[in-house]
Amino acid sequence: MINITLKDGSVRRYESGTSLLEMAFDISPRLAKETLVAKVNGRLVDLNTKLNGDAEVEFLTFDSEEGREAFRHSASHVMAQAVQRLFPGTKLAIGPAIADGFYYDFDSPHKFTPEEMEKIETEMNKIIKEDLPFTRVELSRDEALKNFGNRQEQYKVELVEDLPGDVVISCYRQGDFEDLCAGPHVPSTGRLKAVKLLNLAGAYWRGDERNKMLQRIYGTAFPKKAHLEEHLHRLEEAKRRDHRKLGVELDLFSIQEEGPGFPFFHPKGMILRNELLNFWREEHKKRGYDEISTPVILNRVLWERSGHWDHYRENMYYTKIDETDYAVKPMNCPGGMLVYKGRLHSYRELPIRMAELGLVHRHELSGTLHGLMRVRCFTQDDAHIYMLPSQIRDEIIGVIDLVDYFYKKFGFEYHVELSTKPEKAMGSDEIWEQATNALQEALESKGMAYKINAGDGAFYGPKIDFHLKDCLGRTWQCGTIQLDFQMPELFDLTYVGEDNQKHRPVMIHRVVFGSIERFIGILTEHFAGAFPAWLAPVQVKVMPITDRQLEYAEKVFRELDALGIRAELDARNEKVNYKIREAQAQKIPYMLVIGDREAAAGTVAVRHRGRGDLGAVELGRFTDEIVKEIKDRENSLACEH
RNA sequence: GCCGACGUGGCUCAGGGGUAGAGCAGCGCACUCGUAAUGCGCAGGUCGUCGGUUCAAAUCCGACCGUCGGCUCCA
Repeated sequence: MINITLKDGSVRRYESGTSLLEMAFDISPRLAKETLVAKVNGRLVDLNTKLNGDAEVEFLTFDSEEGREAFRHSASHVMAQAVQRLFPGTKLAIGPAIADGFYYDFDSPHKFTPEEMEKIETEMNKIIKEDLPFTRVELSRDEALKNFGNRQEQYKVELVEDLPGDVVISCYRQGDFEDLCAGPHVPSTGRLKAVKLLNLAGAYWRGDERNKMLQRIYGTAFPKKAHLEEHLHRLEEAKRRDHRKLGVELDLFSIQEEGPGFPFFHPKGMILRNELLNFWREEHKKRGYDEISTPVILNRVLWERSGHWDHYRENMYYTKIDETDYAVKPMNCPGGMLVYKGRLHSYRELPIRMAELGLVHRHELSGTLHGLMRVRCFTQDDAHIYMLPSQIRDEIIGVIDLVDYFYKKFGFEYHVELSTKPEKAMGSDEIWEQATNALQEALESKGMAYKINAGDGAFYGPKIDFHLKDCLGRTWQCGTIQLDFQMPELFDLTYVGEDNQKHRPVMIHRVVFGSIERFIGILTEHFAGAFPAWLAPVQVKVMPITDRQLEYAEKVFRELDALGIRAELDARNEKVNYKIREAQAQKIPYMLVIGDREAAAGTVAVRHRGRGDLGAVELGRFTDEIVKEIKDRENSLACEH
């Protein structure tokens, strides 16, 4: 007999050789039905694993991350099986579980069409109905190579060849399908219940553009049909929050064929943008930043000196002025350096925090453009901090705190990554290590969780990146802090120290919003267009019910306007219902309905876009409250619209 | 840039070899109305661009441009 300790600490005794699934069934038939994989002494395994000794066991259902992953991963195997049944000769690349589903990359002479996704789905449902057990087979490297070689699965052969020497090589079979896989998997295909294939895309083998482009099919899977429906419904909802759609509906911005990736901001978008910048300027002034502005076009010599000419060439735009080469700035730093160099600096001045709302242009690949999120020109809320080596830690922490303050203000959740030295980099390994350590120490002293993003630093230094989510859960880098020992060297930046000698300052590049454009995109999706009053392009809509109240409504409007409230008067000869509907669609925070009663009493009937009819109040009371709400930059809830 | 799909009035979409259709928005008229669409009328499109096939192309074919979903890249 063996002793099995469960998650709750209870101990059960089973005969040696009992499988996990049998144990789950013994605990409760329902658990046996819902559990997908198990953790034995902390290691993930299949449920048909038989135990021969004492162990700590945790059963994992779809509610756990590991359970979901095994579930979706199993679905990807079923999809691969379906594809190979329907399209013999299709080669398998990789097929992992991802955040909300799974994908599989295929290499096939046949080009899959969207219509065929349904066929594949039907075949998958057949396989699910067949309820084929997933069985694990461990094999030696040679056996694995021979096996996949015989099946002409060259991608699998390549994967096996690259596996480290000490790893156990395993395959999973269901029916006549076999795939190289570490596992674990759910017990059988019948567990999958609800699968849906979502889209079709190209993807390079191993993510390298020099490799062959494969065909990737994305899908998702749930243990219950209702959950799948719910998920698909959520995706539909998310589309309604898409900033590209809301950008048109709310008339914030547009992108024209004449300038792909170069957004146009409309009057309402500019109000939003300027409010963000007002907030930004106030907060930066408080924190000791000065603001500068540097030119968009600068001489080639500058870009050669900064390293951009060598390391960033393919992302830049060029022009000639009087037979001399110039480039459009892709970054603000070189211009900023020139301002610093303009005069001598004493150690007493440091740190110098020099901010710039700089418009940069970058040649991004056409296929990557995406609304305001990825564009070819954008405004960075940049700043360069020049400092003594002894000030590095505090300055980095100061920026981390600033970013945190900004994101919390809008109610954003974010995650942090530390990006290290890329292949194409300037400077010695020692300097990179020193800079990377400084960033790491700052993160650790703040107790922040972060993920290492190896090889993703800027060419001149490592960086801390702050990532925000869009409506579909895709993440976008916004804030970043980059520690740079290169530029001060290249530009021969100095300060005069206590010893009256020249010394090299260290510098930080940092942005908080990242790109104003991208931030507005994220903000739009976060609030689903229902911006808090301080950001809303129109804050109040005044709507007389008939033209009898027009005179009083105009008076109300003038009063709001005089207080600096962004108000509009809807004097059109339309029903209130119609006016309200339109104002709601425009997500205007406050509507003031003005009828005979209000005109007589000097009140306004307040309707809030999220809270509905709030009843009549004295005009003065309403203005006092909204003025305070705007001044304090109060955040309404994102769910309100 | 690469793979795939798509491109019809301001927006959402129908049509699909014989020279364009709806709803919403816009404009005009009537209705004077109490918390998400009043009715009637009018106007608006060389069907992304260029080329080809055809007696005839929005429709079929090709190239290009743009958009969307990914890959790659990045704020």
